Amino acid sequence: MIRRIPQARERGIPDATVARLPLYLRALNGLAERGTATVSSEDLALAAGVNSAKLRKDLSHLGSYGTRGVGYDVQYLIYQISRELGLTQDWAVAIVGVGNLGRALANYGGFVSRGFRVAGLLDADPAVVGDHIAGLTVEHSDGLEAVIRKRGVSIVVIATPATAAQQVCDRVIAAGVTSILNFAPVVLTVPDGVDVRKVDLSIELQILAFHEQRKVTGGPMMAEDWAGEAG
Amino acid sequence: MIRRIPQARERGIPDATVARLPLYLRALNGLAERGTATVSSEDLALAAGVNSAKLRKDLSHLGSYGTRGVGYDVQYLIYQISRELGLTQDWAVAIVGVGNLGRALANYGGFVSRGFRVAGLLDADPAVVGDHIAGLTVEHSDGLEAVIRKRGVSIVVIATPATAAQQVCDRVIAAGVTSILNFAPVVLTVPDGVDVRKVDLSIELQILAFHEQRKVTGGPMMAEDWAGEAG
DNA sequence: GTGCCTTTGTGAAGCCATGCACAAAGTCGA
DNA sequence: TCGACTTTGTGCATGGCTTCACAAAGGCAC
Repeated sequence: MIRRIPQARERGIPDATVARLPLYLRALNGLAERGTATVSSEDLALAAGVNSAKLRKDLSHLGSYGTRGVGYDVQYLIYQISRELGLTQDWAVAIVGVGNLGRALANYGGFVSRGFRVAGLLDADPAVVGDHIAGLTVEHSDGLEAVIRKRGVSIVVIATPATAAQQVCDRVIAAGVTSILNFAPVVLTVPDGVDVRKVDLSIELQILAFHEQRKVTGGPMMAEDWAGEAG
Repeated sequence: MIRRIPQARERGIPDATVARLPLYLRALNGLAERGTATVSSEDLALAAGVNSAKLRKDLSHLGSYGTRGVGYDVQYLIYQISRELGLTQDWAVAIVGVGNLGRALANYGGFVSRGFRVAGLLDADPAVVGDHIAGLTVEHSDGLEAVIRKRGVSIVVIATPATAAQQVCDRVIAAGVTSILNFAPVVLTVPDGVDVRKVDLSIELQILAFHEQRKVTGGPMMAEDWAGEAG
């Protein structure tokens, strides 16, 4: 008998909400740094760049952490969101592929401050192996499985060339990893139960180019549009 | 009198579709490299990692470029999507902030191959100014407005620390730029008519952590879930 | 204590996106 | 020329997300 089980959301938090929680967390940290104790949904929504009703509905999925008439306690909300996202624990991350992007990621401060610890840097190129980056020594990717197992790596970042990505992906999955962040410009094929998220730096630029082109050649104020509406 | 004009989509291409066009383009380029002449929606959808019905509906927004019974001509579709995205023209891009990430972006091959030309690298740090990266010389960000105007920069990439991002943003907008790609972990405030897209490297990791935590502490096969369903 | 004021949490409605399923359209072999 | 087969393009139903609008809930002043 097969049951339909809502994947990865036993408490039913919508994916769209999960994707925004980090945004709220960042805004809250900013408020906390400035010593703000409580914040209304209106103000927090402004800081996070979203609609306040959406913010309230998002937070309501986590529980009733606000006080009517007052707002949300900044510190308490930071803790609750962090806990929900799993950031109160320490995540060991391995970065495979130490090119320009891999180096940038290794040095990126946003990881460490959010419970992510870079536990390994690996590359297939002997010329790179041995380099010291962000306090770590680059290791040869032959030892990928050993690094994953010995250091409890649960999330792998793939920053290799496109040609190597699928192979690396297969190996880390075989080694037990089920969460992959892919920067290589390819679609990775993975079995069920493995989460892949991808970031393609050029896609965002292409989307911008689309809108920019529209502005130039056929923006809202162009004569043809009005003609089109009239006809 | 104010009219509600559907922003930036005179031909009504949904944002969700626009966001996937670069994906199709990448898959098509892969097919073209292997010498494939035509491709069915089924095969292309597989290569792009989407549903074939969705692919067909997306492409139908551009026009009727397929042949029933045969499929899509790879080269022709590459051209049509490129044209739609505005990639048949040359876009001058300036990168502000030449830290690790800025360097990685400057060297990223995915830009040049898609009609994006890095026309300027700028940084406020005198220690970085003068460095040679990817065939360019890093200039001081004092000259930001001049670079934008003289070199016809229409898209600016912000890769500065969070504290400097809004100021840079304001300046490039004042200089006439209306398309911004923001890597700084901060919500930029911009006037109407300016497009901002953001990439936050740590957000994706946090989303992965959320799902990873669910797998470990409360995955679909855990006893508590069944108890919960029974109770 | 009481009543006013602020702000949350949420029902309800509308909108957009997804995916099925099929008719229309075109190819290809005979 | 014709018929069978393949594949596109799309109407339609479904589901999820967003947004509005408001009742419920709590604080605060007096």
